[in-house]
Amino acid sequence: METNNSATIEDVARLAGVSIATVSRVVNGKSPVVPETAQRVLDAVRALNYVPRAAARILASKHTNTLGLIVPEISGEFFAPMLRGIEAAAGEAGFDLLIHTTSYKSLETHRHTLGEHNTDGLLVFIDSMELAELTRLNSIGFPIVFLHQTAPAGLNIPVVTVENKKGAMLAVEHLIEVHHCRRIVYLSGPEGNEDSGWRERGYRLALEKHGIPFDPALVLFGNFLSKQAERTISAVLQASLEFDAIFSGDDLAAVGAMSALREAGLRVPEDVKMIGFDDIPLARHLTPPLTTIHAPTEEVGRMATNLLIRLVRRETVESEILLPTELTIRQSCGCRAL
Amino acid sequence: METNNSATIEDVARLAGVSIATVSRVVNGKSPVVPETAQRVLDAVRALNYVPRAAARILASKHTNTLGLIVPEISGEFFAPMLRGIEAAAGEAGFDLLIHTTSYKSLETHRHTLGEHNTDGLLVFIDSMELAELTRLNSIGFPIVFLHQTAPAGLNIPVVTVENKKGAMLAVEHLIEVHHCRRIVYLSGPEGNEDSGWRERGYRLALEKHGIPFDPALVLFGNFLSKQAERTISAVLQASLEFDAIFSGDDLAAVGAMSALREAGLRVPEDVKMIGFDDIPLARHLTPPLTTIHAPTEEVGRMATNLLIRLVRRETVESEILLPTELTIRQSCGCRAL
DNA sequence: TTATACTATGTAAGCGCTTACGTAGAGATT
DNA sequence: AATCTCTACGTAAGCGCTTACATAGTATAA
Repeated sequence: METNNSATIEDVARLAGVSIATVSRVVNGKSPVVPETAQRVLDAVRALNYVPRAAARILASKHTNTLGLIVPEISGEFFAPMLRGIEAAAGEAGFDLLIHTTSYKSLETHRHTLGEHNTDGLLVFIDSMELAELTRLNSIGFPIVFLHQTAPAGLNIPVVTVENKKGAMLAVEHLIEVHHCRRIVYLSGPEGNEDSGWRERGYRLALEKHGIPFDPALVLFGNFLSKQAERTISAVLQASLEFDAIFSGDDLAAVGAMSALREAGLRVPEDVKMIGFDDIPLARHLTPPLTTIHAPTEEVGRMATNLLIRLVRRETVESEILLPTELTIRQSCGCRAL
Repeated sequence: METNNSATIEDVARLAGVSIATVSRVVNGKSPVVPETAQRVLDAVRALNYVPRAAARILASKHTNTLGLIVPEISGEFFAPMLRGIEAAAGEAGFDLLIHTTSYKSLETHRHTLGEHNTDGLLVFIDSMELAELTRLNSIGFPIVFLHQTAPAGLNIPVVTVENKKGAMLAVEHLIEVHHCRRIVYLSGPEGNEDSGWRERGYRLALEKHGIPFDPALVLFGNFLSKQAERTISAVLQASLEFDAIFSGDDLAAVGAMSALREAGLRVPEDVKMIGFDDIPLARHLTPPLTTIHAPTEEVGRMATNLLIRLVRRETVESEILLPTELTIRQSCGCRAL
């Protein structure tokens, strides 16, 4: 937008009969200004509908007051709450949010769209940034916080994520202890996904703890996607794989798996018990209502943002924050409704 | 971030042995530069890892290359696809996206966070902006596009939305013609919501067309929310309201309604037929899979963004775009699976 | 050859702020 | 009353770009 028509700091200064420095001071609430003067300035600001040009501010002050968020793709169910948390925390602290998704472009063309030149700090979600760029930013001390993924070796970047392993153990132990399941499928996330890795570790640990041998054939590919999970479960059903329960790496995959089960004439939880992970809003509305590991996703967004802001302010911060997960019992695991 | 360490256009100019103007020209690909010179500049850019400071650019050129998006709240299921469309379209055209939600602040404190001083144009979703500010922006010719809501009288702001009325008619007629329903509940959205208004009009029209008298008692409050819909349906079930079908103003409410029905021991579709609106990704995974009106939400985001960009470029644009909705038959209406 | 028209590049004036520094005047100190 | 402090405010120097304008150099036309 051509902004040459709207009021600048100079117009305000003229109308209020002060210098532009004073206007700046009043607007930013810094250094003392006599109340009467301040009031005159404020009146002028209102009269002229003055809004400081962000660009001029940034250029002069050298900080952007903007946080960047890089995500591979905005996939609704899971990401929306996190985004809500991020947006809220950023907004409350007076920061703007610049969002970039890497889905429709290669990482390469994305190299420099977000960085020290247009943001004060970056929130980076899973695999959405090149290591070289990350290393460069980290080396110049640019504030970065990772979401749901620990930093590559050598980089000093804090992470905010959830207790994946503990959550998974909770789920699998519930299946074993309460429902006496022995052959439990683990529906994994995308190849190399860290959340999924930890959840699988929790799964294995729980089996081990109860003396159930780990069977690799029971680890299936769900890709954190309803569609993929549905396809996978259909396929193994076809191949008559035997199992009495499914622990799904995330709720969406659980949804897909339940569709496949229903399609095959199997009932949840009578024939197959099911537990998910994340606790998306719709989980309780599924049929049967989905027992799942509740993950405080919105809180992850908030925490990460607050952490980043502290980093921007050059405060020291913890290098890892693990938010608690808990078992939310509904009916898909075989428990009765409350 | 203090950016005083990283390279500026001057460093590049010095290294390449040209003036900063030439660097600017090469970087922006404007006005002709001899290939050899250009190459020298490009080499210098690469060597110094030069990235133009956005703020300086904006200040000098007077446009921000940024689009603003104002939404009341980022509610996952429905909004995520739209956001994906917006992000994609903006990204492809080389625009950044600045997002503001109005949920956690009053509209008043939000007055000037997004506007002509930091964006080239604004995407405004339902009721998320004060009329006064809207009027001011419109009067100075600032580009704005509305999503799912027509502009207030007197303002010349284009809208992108979907064929609500037609979609609703499709749904209700299907219920009447194919499944012989006569007492169809309409589960409305939030008070004053335009989408819901049109959907209700479509509902009434369909009834009228088939000679079914309109019964105000059948218009229930769903608020486009699972929880509210669940509560409402529970309540009317308690009060033994009679109905043989529910046309829900959106899928989330349909989900809640189905929970309430199940809770009351009623089966869908045997006892109550159900059709939703929007076709959220989970619709097909519900039990039974939800028959719904498919709305091209992502496409709405894309279209609106492209429209806005054309507005930013001072091209003329259509004042209203209505994207087609269509009936997606699954099983909740009583049709058999395909 | 000389005038004419481009073309590629340089020069410099801002864009609208923030902020280090300077200064006048009021109050405190002697 | 003279000196010293502080405080409130003004002055002015950039921040790193874009772009109108100027200019040197080259190609074209006469």
